[in-house]
Amino acid sequence: METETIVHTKEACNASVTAVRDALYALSGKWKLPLIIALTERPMRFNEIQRALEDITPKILSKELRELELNEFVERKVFATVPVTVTYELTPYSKSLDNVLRELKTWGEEHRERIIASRRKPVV
Amino acid sequence: METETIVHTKEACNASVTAVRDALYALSGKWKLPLIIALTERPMRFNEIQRALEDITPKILSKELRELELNEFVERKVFATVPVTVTYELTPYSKSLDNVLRELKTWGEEHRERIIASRRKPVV
DNA sequence: CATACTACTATCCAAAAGGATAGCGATATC
DNA sequence: GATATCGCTATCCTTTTGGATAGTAGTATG
Repeated sequence: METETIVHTKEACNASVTAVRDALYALSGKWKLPLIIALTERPMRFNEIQRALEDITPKILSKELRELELNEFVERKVFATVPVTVTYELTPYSKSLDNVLRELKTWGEEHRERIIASRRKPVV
Repeated sequence: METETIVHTKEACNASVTAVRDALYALSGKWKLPLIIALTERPMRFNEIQRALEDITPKILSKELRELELNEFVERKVFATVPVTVTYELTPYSKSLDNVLRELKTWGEEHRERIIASRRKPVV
């Protein structure tokens, strides 16, 4: 194994930080993940989502859905029924999150185990 | 290609959300990434880090370092010099973040391009 | 004896994120 | 005509996060 030669220019580092932060930001907030998972099963209407995610208030739900829409993870469709119905569904692009989410999930699981284990047997 | 059959039991989904959230949490906050990158080059002392990350206040720096320590990304070493010096350095375990960070960075870069592009040519 | 350096902590404050509660316009049902 | 359903928005409030500023103990230097 050879040591990688990595150039840590200030610019390259800042760019990395920005990219990672952009990614983290797209997934941040209390409800984005639950929302994405809920919509993974099927498209849902506004009130339907609200009932599924028991504790979310309409204001927050509305805001989170708008952000998911801006990031093109979710498409909002309005139907001229009476009363009007609106559905939210995951876009094909939302699949691009799969790799990231899988890595995060794997790492999160392993990390949790490690931290819990290291609290059981503290430093001697 | 066949459609994957994924079981979305409530428990499995909650476990996923928790794992991903744990991972996101470990990287969250304004300074964790810059700190990790700064320490990637070499171990540093407290005041040294503060000078490197120009705008961070000692209170915040202290808090962020403590969190990185709890997550075992950073090791704190105290030297009985005069005056006492304390260094912070990345642990081998911090390398476990590499995959996650690489995925986040790649996705973040592509996502930024996509969103900027789609704002240039809005829906017709 | 004042000042500076080390690594911080303490107190107070501002901004951001999240939430509770109420209400709106349109229509349908009782 | 009161009530309900739909998809929200408006207003106010709390919690969390981040920050500004000052100060601490111990030692050394001018």
